[in-house]
Amino acid sequence: MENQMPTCPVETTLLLISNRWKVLIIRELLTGTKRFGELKKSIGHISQKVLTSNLRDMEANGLVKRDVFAEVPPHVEYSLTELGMSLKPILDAMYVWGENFKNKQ
Amino acid sequence: MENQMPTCPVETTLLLISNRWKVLIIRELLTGTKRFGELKKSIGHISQKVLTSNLRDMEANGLVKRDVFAEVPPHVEYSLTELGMSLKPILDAMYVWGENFKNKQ
DNA sequence: CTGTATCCTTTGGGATACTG
DNA sequence: CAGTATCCCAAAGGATACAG
Repeated sequence: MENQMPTCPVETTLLLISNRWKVLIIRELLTGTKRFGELKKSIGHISQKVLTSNLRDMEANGLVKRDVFAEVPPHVEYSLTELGMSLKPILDAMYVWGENFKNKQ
Repeated sequence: MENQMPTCPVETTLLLISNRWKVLIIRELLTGTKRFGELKKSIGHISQKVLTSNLRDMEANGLVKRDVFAEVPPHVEYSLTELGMSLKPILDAMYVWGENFKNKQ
């Protein structure tokens, strides 16, 4: 889908966050800025490679900001841009629905 | 992700609708009951196999109802269950966000 | 600590042919 | 019309090793 023109706004949104990890990354960053290692730990079972590549995508799409501190050892902080934060209503709706679903199981 | 226990409601929701097609299928069914062929045509570029398998998943998860009419030629109607319809707020949020995103491009 | 590189496996999806 | 069956491909993801 990455190379296709979205035909509607829903598809536009899907293009940017519909994979296994991006929504979870956004959820973590909604609680505030996090270092790479913190992010990896808080998400849990994500691999380094996958976390990096998703962060790169999201940075390219303007959802995430990456700040590199010129230190040794390296120190990198990730945070949501305004655009990234504007995804919160979607996450909230997903949270509400997921909770309701679990109660019906 | 299909075999993993979701650790939070957001992940529960992701489990059920985070792929390339399910959200689009739901969007179509939110406008009302549709036959298999109508659904395929309105989504556009989806293959028969993929549409079928996604519908089967969604039926198993209680999002979609499948009604088979004993006719020749076959006649099958798909509609959202109440649970499926309850996803509407998520779709709405995705629509709003996608529109906003496009305006900023 | 925060990556990149490489290789491999799994999954989703596409194309085509065929069927009740 | 609404599928199923088969084969194939591409993309996502996992594991591991290595680097600045």
